[in-house]
Amino acid sequence: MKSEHIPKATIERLAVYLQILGNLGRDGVNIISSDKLAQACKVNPSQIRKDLAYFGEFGVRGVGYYIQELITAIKQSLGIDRHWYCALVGVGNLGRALLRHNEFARRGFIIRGAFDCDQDKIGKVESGLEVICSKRLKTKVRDLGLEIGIITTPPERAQRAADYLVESGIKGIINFAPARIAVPEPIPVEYVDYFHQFYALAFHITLSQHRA
Amino acid sequence: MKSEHIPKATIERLAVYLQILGNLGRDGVNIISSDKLAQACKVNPSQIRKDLAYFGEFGVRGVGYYIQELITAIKQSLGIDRHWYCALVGVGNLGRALLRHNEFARRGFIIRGAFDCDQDKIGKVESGLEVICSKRLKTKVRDLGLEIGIITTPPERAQRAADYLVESGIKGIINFAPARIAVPEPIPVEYVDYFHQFYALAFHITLSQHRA
DNA sequence: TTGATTTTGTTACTTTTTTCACAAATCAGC
DNA sequence: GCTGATTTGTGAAAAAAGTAACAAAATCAA
Ligand SMILES: NC(=O)c1ccc[n+]([C@@H]2O[C@H](COP(=O)([O-])OP(=O)(O)OC[C@H]3O[C@@H](n4cnc5c(N)ncnc54)[C@H](O)[C@@H]3O)[C@@H](O)[C@H]2O)c1
Ligand SMILES: NC(=O)c1ccc[n+]([C@@H]2O[C@H](COP(=O)([O-])OP(=O)(O)OC[C@H]3O[C@@H](n4cnc5c(N)ncnc54)[C@H](O)[C@@H]3O)[C@@H](O)[C@H]2O)c1
Repeated sequence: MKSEHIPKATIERLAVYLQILGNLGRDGVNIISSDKLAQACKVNPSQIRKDLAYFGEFGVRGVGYYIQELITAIKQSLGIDRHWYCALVGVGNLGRALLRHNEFARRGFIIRGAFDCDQDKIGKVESGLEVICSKRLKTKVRDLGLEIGIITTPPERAQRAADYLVESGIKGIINFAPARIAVPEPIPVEYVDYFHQFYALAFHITLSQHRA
Repeated sequence: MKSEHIPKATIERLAVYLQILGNLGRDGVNIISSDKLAQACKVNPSQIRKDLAYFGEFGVRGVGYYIQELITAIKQSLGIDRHWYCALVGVGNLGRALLRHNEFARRGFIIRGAFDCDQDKIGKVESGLEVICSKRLKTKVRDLGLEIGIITTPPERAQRAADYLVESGIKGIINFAPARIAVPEPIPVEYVDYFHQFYALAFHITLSQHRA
């Protein structure tokens, strides 16, 4: 099919499929039908086939999907069949935790530059990376080939961090600070805030209690 | 309006509105129109009015919304105008980080029980909480009035942790482990995995590069 | 080789969500 | 207290997303 616009929800589901396929693969399963996968993901089987159809034909009729092939196909579709070099801005509690979290490298997101504006932090080494003055972002983004910016500053500094990143020629931003940021049109921004999930949970619990 | 079913997307947006209204409120703004708020959130103004209409009438025609009142109204709608006592299961790197993160209490999610199955960890004190054997979840959930379970075990243990929590009478679960869990029908589960956002970002960057 | 069986890919249909458009409400100025 | 300028709340229209249904492809038993 290979269509133009792809729903945001499809991208989210592809990430879920990937997670479940990974677990199945590790359990030694080789082939799965859209029906079985749908059960595991709690979605409609047509939904899975349609989501995949946006990117190509990955299954075998009458058989199903070869799990390893499908994983490869989804990774390719999402653009995670490669490494992404990242710049982390704001080496505080959260920043340090992320720098230490090996899962990033394992999944292909390699934090190759750590930046802060605090003189006390600049020059210190954290998880093998020297903390660099955020004023020097531009040179480093170019020299190290950084493409993704990770913002872990306090919320009131997030916009400034974003401005630095954009000016440096970064291609996309993940913002962990609980503040919206404004960036020029073509640069995508994703927000990470797990309180959203806590709110959603509180809402659902309250709702079901209200019904009872 | 006060309608029955509320879109998942609406709940997500309410969390965003709340964030932005909070920042505006701190900046000393008292009143805002759906148009202005929409600009700040990058959504359609009708969208905001409709989202709010699911829960009631909170604005004043010809004037706009009183920020403090609107914040209160949204918190009430989401069910976060109160405290929620939480059980954290799995006191490892992430678990400890969450226990130390004051923001939880500040937002009304109070982690009141920390559980682990590792004998070496049980009995130790972490952020003022004694780590308790997960076998004792049932008693503690009842005695401490815990309503939300937070899973921070390795992925292969997430299902077991979920089973314990469900059996203990927990009302909802937040799962930080990258694995889907199965729970009986009425219990809501929310998943936290920031790699989904990294995947989405990689996808969007790849897409825009492909177009260029 | 044929026919029965399975399961995909895709089109047609249904439902949900978003956007538009405007009457109803509010307020400031005269 | 009326007039004009705003801005909400909501029903109707449009767009998008999700589901169902089925032809096309693959496999396997006979
Ligand atoms: N700590 C957590 O567990 C946690 C969890 C979720 C979200 N967050 C969010 O992540 C952000 C960071 O939290 P934290 O606890 O690490 O805070 P922190 O104060 O420990 O760290 C912030 C760091 O950012 C640096 N900084 C400030 N302005 C900067 C700038 N313009 N350029 C570069 N660096 C700058 C500071 O020097 C500091 O080192 C906050 O927005 C917080 O709300 C934190
Ligand atoms: N470390 C991070 O920054 C990070 C970030 C995002 C997600 N995660 C996810 O969070 C989870 C925990 O990560 P971590 O780094 O803290 O791992 P960890 O190994 O440090 O901690 C896991 C803890 O869970 C306990 N545990 C195991 N089975 C249990 C059970 N059945 N009941 C109660 N406790 C049990 C273990 O004893 C251990 O203390 C993992 O699934 C990981 O993928 C971690």
